[in-house]
Amino acid sequence: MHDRQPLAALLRKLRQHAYLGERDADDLFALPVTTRSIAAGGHVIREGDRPTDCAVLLSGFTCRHKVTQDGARQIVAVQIPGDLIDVQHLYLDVADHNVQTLTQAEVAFVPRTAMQDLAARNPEIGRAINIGAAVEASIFREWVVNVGRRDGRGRIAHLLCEFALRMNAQGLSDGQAYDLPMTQEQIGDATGLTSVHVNRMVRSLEADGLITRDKRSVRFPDITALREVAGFNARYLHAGEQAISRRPLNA
Amino acid sequence: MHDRQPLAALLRKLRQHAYLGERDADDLFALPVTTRSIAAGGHVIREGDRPTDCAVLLSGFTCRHKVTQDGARQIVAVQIPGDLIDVQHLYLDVADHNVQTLTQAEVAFVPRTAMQDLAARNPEIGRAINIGAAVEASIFREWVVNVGRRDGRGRIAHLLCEFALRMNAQGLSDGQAYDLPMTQEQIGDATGLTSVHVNRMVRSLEADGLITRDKRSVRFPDITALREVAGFNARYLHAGEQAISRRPLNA
DNA sequence: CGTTATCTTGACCGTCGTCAAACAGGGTGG
DNA sequence: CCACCCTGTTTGACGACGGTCAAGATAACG
Repeated sequence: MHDRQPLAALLRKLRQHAYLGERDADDLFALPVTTRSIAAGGHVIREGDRPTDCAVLLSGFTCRHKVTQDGARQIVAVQIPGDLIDVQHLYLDVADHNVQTLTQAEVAFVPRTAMQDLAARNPEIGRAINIGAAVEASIFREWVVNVGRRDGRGRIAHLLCEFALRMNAQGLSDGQAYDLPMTQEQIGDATGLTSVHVNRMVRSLEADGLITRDKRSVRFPDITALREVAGFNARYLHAGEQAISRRPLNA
Repeated sequence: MHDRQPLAALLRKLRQHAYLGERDADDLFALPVTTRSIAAGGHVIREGDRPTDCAVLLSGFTCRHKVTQDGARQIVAVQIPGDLIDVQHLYLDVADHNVQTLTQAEVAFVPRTAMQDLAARNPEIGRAINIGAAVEASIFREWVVNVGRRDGRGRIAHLLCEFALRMNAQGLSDGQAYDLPMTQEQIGDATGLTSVHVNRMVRSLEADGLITRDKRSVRFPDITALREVAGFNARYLHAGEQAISRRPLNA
């Protein structure tokens, strides 16, 4: 019903973690929004910026990354449609990392103060935002584990499993396949590997029948086997746990 | 003046990011607190728990860690006195990782609901807590970079630099030295290395005059050189930035 | 249809893991 | 006070996972 609303994807995302009714949706859609289309590789936030707006990804894909002193890049998160690109700037003044588009993307900008006011005025939305931030922090922790303690195959398999679940939760995948918006070099930047080694491992996963590829689309005939290779445990995504516990309170 | 209060360390920590006056301090100290002393290696939170309390570290050191399917451990964060051990449980129902003491430690437990109520009742304290959570998320991002893109020497040097600043901010170090509460194996678990390789790198740092050691105490004669090796940029700690921007508003 | 980005493959090498053993320190108990 | 143990540190030999360099094959794109 709200699908024509620019922030419909954000509503869907927030509803993964809190129960938001029609009135909450109206509050959300009343936010002043500026939508911008950004080409692949474009910058949304640069380290050192003092953002005045809060960005929401509407379509396409973006990533957070940092560049070390000697020029190596590490992607620390990937956003899918509906994700709040800078929750942290509701609380922090200076950007500590970059956000860049992986594909052509639509990004909505909401003034920081408007978002802060809404969170204060509507506690359930404020809660939903904070839960989203807590879940993202949990994903960061899992990424530390991923690059710190899994081998190349496992890291890539884990990344694929995480996307599968997150895309699914946003209705962007049927659970069997999805379009992976990343080059092998970018996968390397996300897993702490080089593009050469990513290629070796991807081909190895493919040779073992754990994934099949067609252009940028990835398919997993046996997600259970892939999870096994990844050592994947979905708990860290906290899918749905809050939506259930809160629903009775204000439905 | 409040040094006899159990939560004095928390107040000091929150004041790093927000301006809190005497009334805010009184609100904080009015929280119902149970203090427990826990031996080194004791568990504070286990993955899968549904915590009813919010833990605050008063003295000693704790760490967050996860264990992979094949038994490898990855430490994803270390807490120093004043740190909120489970901010995330203000928003999430199930613990997605473990928290364990590194040393003998004093931990204060505040009922989750009491903490939530305080945050709602006193927005400045709520803000301070959320800023603290945002800074911790920023630290997680930097840790992903650390294990993903730095070599062994750099990872350990970076860890040492981070502690130096954080300990300093809490008044636990003079900026020249501090007691490192971790064994080399634990340093390995935090940096994604083995204890053997940690030893090699620590000795290498020592041989190059970047650090000196005496038991568990670490001293850095030339912090600038150490930062250079670490590729350390303190921005991600967001030290003081909010305290300054907010002070005029309600001082 | 040329140009560029991305993928793929091979050869070689270094960082770091593995395995194993020796060593130092601190605590306990006889 | 010393023997004993346990934990943590240190060192060496060896091997492997993954990095580096370089070239060729494909695919994307204007």
